[in-house]
Amino acid sequence: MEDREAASVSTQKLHSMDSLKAACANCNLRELCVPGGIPIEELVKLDAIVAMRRRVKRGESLFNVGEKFRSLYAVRTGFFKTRITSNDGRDQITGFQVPGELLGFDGVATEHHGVDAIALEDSEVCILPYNELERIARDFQPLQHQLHRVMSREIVREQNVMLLLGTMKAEERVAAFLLNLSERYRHLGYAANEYVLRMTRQEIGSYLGLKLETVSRSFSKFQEQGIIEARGKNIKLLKMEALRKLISATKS
Amino acid sequence: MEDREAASVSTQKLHSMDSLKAACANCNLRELCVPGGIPIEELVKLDAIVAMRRRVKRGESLFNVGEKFRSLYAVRTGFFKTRITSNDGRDQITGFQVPGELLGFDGVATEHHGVDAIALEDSEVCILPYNELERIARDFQPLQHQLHRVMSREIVREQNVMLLLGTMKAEERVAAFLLNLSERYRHLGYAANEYVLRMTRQEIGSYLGLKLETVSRSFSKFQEQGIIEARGKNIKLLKMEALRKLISATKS
DNA sequence: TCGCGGTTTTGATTTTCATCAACAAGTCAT
DNA sequence: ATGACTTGTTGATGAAAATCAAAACCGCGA
Repeated sequence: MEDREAASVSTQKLHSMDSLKAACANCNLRELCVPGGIPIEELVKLDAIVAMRRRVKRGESLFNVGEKFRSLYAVRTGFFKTRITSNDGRDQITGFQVPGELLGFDGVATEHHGVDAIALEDSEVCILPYNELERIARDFQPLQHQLHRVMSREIVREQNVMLLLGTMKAEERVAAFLLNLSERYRHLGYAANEYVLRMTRQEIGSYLGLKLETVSRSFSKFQEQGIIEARGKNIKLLKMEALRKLISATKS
Repeated sequence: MEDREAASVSTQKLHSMDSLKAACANCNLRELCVPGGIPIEELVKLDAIVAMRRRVKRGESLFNVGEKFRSLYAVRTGFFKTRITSNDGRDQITGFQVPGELLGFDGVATEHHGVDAIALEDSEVCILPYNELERIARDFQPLQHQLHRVMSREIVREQNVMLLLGTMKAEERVAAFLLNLSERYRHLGYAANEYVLRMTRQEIGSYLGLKLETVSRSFSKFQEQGIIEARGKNIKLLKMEALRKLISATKS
């Protein structure tokens, strides 16, 4: 449990195309995982420490609660969920991560991961060893600043989830969820109004603080209203404006 | 709105004992706002940039949504709440801050504050100009690392609030809230089983995703059960173990 | 292709909490 | 100290979502 990183890198390398050399300078996700104007020569330095990639199969975890924190991860391809678990066995999905997004910031505080990160489809991540990241960030302020920005962005994101969980009704939450996914796919260059869900209704419910039946009913209702088309995991947003209106409902 | 900092520092100085020179090296909260082993000579550098303190009266805000982000703030004395507001006027309290805690990380991402920070009693904060903080953190890794740890801690805290909001029933939330405050007061050296609430039932409710009546009813019920004594804002925790048990209820 | 396990939908019922309302208790300013 | 206003308590009722249950659907491996 304490040393999954080293173990998986060495063992998996033998089996699959695991642990490829990364190359930030060429990565087409660069603007997402390391946005801002970082010049090419500094990206080369980043390459030097972003030593490895790692593949994670669907259903497997990238890291688990309690594991020693060593690295951040940038999702290259695939889809992840992060899940927090309490002493007494409650759990809650705290986020879904798409390509270009960073994982693992929860581990910095305690040096141990506070959530599980689980692949919802076969995925690949870049491994960013944290000590080295801090070291080169020290010599190069823009990277340091960027690191802070990304952490801050995560704080802001979570605050917005708190707002959702604390103040929104079931259908509003579901609408917000669909629009949020849409926005993120759009940002990745995919269609904003049509996508395939990678997670189950149960997982959506866990993220939104709802039961799976409630999520399903919301989908059905939106469908009846002609706002979306939902056949299983295939989602089409037919009236995005209607979805937006649902969120900003008559709520003082 | 854009330049509250400069304005308040210069104007308030004339009136009150505002804007005192800070002194991290002597501050008895040092272990809280800058824990870890930062040697005294580096604290002097920190002093050099932690130029000012600022007083905020009860009900006034330290900063507001949309204001330009310039500084982090360390609570020296008093009590704050942070509040996020959505487009359509929903709002939610995202946290309460006691002495030794840092405020303002939400502003790093966008360079503008994403929440309001409002004093719930007359308070005093140290102003930590962010640019300078980044600059000296660069020359001194332990400080940089500490900064990361504090941000990460905030991420973890918010994840736990998400868990609370997503999975707990009303009384469980209230119990968790009381215990959390207790723990934080204890950490400050105050009694863990007896304290005065600084916020209203409405504000507690907002934080917990509940209505004020529900909070009030939970208090009353705990009181009937002899678990707490609540007379207005004065709280005594009579059976902490019972409170803990309430949280880890029979929930698969 | 068939059948199986997991997922999703839909319905009926129950639980929880919000809402509405009235009053009590505190707090503040004068 | 007094009155006005805010905050808190408690009760009655209603709305929203959870729970329980059954059936339909889907994807996958034998």
